[in-house]
Amino acid sequence: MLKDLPRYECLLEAAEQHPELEPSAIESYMNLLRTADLVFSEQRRFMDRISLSQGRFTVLMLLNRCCEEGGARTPAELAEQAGVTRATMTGLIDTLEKDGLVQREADPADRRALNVRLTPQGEAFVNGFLPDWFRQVASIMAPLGEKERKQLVGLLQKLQASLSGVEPE
Amino acid sequence: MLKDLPRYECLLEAAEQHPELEPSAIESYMNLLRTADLVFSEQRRFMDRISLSQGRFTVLMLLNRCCEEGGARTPAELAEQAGVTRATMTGLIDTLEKDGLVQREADPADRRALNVRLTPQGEAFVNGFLPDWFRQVASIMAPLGEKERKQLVGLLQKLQASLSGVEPE
DNA sequence: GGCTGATAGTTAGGGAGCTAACTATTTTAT
DNA sequence: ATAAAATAGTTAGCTCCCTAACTATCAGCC
Repeated sequence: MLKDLPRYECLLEAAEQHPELEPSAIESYMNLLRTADLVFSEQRRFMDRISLSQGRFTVLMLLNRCCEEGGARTPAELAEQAGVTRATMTGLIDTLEKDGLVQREADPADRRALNVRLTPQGEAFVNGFLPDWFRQVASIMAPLGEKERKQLVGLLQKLQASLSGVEPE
Repeated sequence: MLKDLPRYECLLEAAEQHPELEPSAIESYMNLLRTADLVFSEQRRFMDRISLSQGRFTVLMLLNRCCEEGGARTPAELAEQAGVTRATMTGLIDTLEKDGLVQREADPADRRALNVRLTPQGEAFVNGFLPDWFRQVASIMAPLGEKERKQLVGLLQKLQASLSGVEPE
């Protein structure tokens, strides 16, 4: 989004002409997007380093999901949980399979369906980068103490709650 | 990113195997990205309604920048401030110009340079959607009171500060 | 049993942004 | 004064993700 945010004084000034403009709303909105963008850039730098796109990274994380059971999933479930379309998931699995990190298996019960699972190489690969990723996340969040993190999560969840109950427009 | 976040219990469990994993860091990290993603989806829905992409929207906002002076900018400045490459800016200006919203003008002092400015139609267009956009932002941020917004901005800026001072790695 | 409609996955084509390479100017240094 | 380096903008080709249309299979109903 906007890389350099408007100064607050400008917002105040603009608010005089626009009664709909709430300076504090714009300010927090912009800061939220800006921060997320910075965080996301770091995330992308991390993924570049291990030659993964956002989508591939997410698929590997989902397939590795610690507390989940077997570790096999259908493309449709993966797409749903990764927040991409099934068409996109096809492509993601294609390249991950080509790289030998995951494999497709026919579902014996439903001949339309597939199961995707990490190969041993895929598992090794994920376990190879996970500690680094955890460290990166910890380092990004390092400026905030435990209490501040809880505070942040609380504020964000308020926003999420109102956003996921999609407004009828 | 991950559309459904891991539950906190899972993080705690995983942290047992991975000493680098700070559950509260992952939790706040995920919530930040997730919230931004939701906000961004709303933003995109808004822009879809007025047939603008993120980039085009940003360019128009920059050219309209309330408290700035003349309202003419070079593509390079726009690219810098919009956070895209100059190559991307070329394309954005192309389509905006094709739609009659902006125009390129030769710079008399430097024959390499151009100035981009809103056409009267462009200005009218921006002023047409601005109030709606202000209302949308206000509605998204409505769950937070003034004090909470300040709190949020404060927390986000702490993160920004440490993120923009790019870590030498 | 055999349509009708839903569902799983894929393919084809498009939009947005990126990098790298290119042209035309301007600036700097010799 | 001129050769070298820097800068403004553009073009070409890539990746990622999307939507829409398609194939194959399954489920429900007559």
